Amino acid sequence: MENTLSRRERERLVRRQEMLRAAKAVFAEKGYASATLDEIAHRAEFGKGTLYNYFEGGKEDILFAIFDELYDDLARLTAEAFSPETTAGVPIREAFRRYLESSFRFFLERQEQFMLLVKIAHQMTFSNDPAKSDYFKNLTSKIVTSLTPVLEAAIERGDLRPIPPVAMAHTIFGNINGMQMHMLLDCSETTQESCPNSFSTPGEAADFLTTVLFDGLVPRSDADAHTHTN
Amino acid sequence: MENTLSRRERERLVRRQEMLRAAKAVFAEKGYASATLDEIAHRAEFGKGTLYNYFEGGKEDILFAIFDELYDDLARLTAEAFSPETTAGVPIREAFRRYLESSFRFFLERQEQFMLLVKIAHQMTFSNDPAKSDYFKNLTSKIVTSLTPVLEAAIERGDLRPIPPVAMAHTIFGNINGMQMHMLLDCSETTQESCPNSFSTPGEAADFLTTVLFDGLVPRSDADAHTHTN
DNA sequence: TCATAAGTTGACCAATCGGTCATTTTCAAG
DNA sequence: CTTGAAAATGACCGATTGGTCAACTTATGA
Repeated sequence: MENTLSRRERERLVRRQEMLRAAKAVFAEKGYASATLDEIAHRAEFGKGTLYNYFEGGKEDILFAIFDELYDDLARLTAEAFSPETTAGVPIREAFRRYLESSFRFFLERQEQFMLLVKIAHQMTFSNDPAKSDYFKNLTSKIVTSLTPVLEAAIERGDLRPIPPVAMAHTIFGNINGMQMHMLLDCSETTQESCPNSFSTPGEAADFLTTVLFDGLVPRSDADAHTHTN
Repeated sequence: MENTLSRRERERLVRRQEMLRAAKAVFAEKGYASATLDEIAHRAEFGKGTLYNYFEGGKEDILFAIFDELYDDLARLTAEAFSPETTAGVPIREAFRRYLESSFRFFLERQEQFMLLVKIAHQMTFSNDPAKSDYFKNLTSKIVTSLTPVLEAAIERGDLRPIPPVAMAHTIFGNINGMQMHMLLDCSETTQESCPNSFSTPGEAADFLTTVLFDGLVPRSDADAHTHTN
């Protein structure tokens, strides 16, 4: 065998991915409520019952698997962007710019899934199931946690203003999220072919947000940098 | 009687409005697919059957009534913004700025309904019912038609570059739509309290879009203005 | 007061759909 | 080839819900 998984296990993963692929397409087209398990199963070329061998919790389990995969990929992207080998000899500002650019690129690739997430999360705020709201809190917490140590180290080095890393992470992700919504909705539903009054590429968006974040987050003098003894 | 409607007719309109009010709330909270007629009827304090006295086509009829009202109000806003008494002695650029500002204000007031529209329209593009796609085409056509004569007159006067008014109207509404999406989604779902990297007021957004549109649409020299003999 | 019309209602029906499970199929091992 | 476990399947069930309608209430006006 070429890796640690048996053929059975590998095939299971492939089939599971095939089901997720079909589910993403149907959810994107119909929305969660109007998507049917029959259509998902049909597109994945399986019987409906087979879905339950791979997603015990049924429809909702499939949805959450999509969100889990999305956030796992995003957390991995963050970890790689700030890994020692990636950032060796790179200034913090440039490392951030690259990270933001790859985040925006990732977001564009996964537009439909983020749209789904926004809509579902919005509806969950109206429902009173604590398990659901906890789930969504954990999603964002997963990402914030992946960024916090990076910020902490940068603050320690004096590269960033000494404010609580978690608050800083939330601010950063809030801004990323806002920019992503800009880029996503500006170009998707309008009748015109181009987006003259918006950032059209991940690179432009990253440049802009880097400027905004660092003008506000970077210490203005060396005196500030010495107060990192919190 | 104080107007041309009988008391019966007036009461009918009031009840209908009450039903629409409830429906807007439920659609905004649950989304179209998950909203139930029972809940709408309950919130409007009517029996479910009564809804069918006011909306013969049932659930879908209620949805389309909401969209119709939205676009009627928007068309009225456009007509008033460019009526002779409003624009008397006002330069075209300023008239446009005011119009854009009131559009953005209107959009902010009706956020949920525009969100609903975006989502439903998106889903309709996947369905193959020509009646539905025609309906949505007519909505935008209604608005474009309300703006076209204004543009035509301005072109005739040489105030605007002589390009086809319908194309110009589409460009303008595309830009408005894009900006509206910016403002809507930037501030609603993020975890932060303010929107530092966006236009936060209708006035700011109007200023920006006025500049963008007029830098591109206004003739650059008097020679251009003389070519309005298309 | 009574008759007619207008308006309201919620029990009911039919269709849809998430979820279940007994049956069938697949396939690796012996 | 046999066997048994794993996997796949779709008919079926129950719950939900959009839509219907016969019964009922209210308003009108002679």
